[in-house]
Amino acid sequence: MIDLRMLRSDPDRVRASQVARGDDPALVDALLAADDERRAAVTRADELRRQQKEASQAVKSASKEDRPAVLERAKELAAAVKQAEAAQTEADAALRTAHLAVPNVVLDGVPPGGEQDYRVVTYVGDVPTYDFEVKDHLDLGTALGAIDTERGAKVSGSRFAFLTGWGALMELALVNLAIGQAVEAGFNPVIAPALVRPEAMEGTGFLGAHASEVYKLESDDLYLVGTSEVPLAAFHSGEVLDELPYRYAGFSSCFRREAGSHGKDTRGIIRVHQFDKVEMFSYVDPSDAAAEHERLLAHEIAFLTALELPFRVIEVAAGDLGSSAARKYDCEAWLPSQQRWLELTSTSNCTDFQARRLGVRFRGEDGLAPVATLNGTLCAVGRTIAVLLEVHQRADGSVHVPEALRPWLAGRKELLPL
RNA sequence: GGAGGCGUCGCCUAGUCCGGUCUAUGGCGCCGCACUGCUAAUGCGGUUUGGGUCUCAAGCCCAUCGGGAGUUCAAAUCUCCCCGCCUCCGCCA
Repeated sequence: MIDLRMLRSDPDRVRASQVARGDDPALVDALLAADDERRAAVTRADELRRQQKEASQAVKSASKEDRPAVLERAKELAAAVKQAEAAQTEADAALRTAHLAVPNVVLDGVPPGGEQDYRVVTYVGDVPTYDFEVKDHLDLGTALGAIDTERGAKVSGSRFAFLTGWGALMELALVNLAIGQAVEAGFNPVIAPALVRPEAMEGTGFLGAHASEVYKLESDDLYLVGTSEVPLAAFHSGEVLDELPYRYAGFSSCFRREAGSHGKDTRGIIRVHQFDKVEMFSYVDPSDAAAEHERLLAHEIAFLTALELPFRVIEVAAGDLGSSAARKYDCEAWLPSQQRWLELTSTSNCTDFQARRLGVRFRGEDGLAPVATLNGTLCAVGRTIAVLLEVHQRADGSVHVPEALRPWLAGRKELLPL
């Protein structure tokens, strides 16, 4: 939720943000109007409540003969209050709807436009060339006994896979490496619930545009999270934090319906319904948010570098940002089988937008204020395994193991086909 | 899943049976002031949160006793639903 005081004093800034996103700037004026109407309704109801309270108090001190008249007036006012409160409730709901419709205000310097209008920040490593015909991660993983999508489909359906043997060990290796790096950088490791209440899902903004992506357990009124950003952001909801910043590295399974992606990345484990992920999440003073964002990006870069993967960093354009994000960087690794860049990690600065909705505050100079929240992938396991297999493949079907992973893979320098 | 108990403005707590000076008591902590070589102690005052009004501030007003709905002129207090915690039983990795 955007700051309404800021909106009132500088609506043009919000309109410009909408234009950069390719969103409707009229939503801003609808929000301003809803805000005006709500305040008018509140003022009316407050005044009636005051009068009604006074009348009600007069009842008990009224003399016997005055009493019927006093009571009658109190009753009339009570009815008026009831009506005014109904109007206020309606105005509150209208404001909330209009408020939720306006996404976060993009930060200065974010490229305007849509998915194609990203800006390349940097390249790390060289795009590899192979003097043999490259295999894709599914062929490699099947040969290694690391990935089993056929049985995944048999047991659970399409877009499910088993990680077996070296595949399972690679997951544990990646998670250990990621958590170890995060802990060293000062993040508090967390194993988060993968099932959350509706408030947690709603508070993080995942029931808006992405509602159809989310699994719901109808009989228990719980949702399966698509990322541990959800439990980590809701972790401190409704709290007043001192001693900022708080930094967490959450490990959890992630579940996505992939409802709108029929036919896209159907092969292998690049896009599946269930995968595991290590996610960084920071609560910081809003004035530190930009610096924290660079730090999260640096941690992502360090992790991918340790995996000896070539990748690039892009800054995503305004129109491709989620509703909570004010700026976002993606790290995209080279996928040899498809000769293209594939998103492996992503980090968003949500400024105080998400914290306002979740009620996460700190004691600032002018009293309580929402904190800033930021999230960043450290390792999306399945996809990372896919890229590792492809990039580090050799002509004979063996796969080079990056040094950083060897401690958890029996010291192996390479994985051999069965 | 069954039975019972509990939830008060940072923490503890009075109040709930029997609705109205509850504008929520007291203690601890915290902040300010006074006193005092310093500290401590003591005294006085302040200390929930959100919203409205307002150029700002002050002031004033409204709401807030886990959440919601209801009864009533009036709800911390009565009724219903929900949430959470605790104890016992059942089941269980």
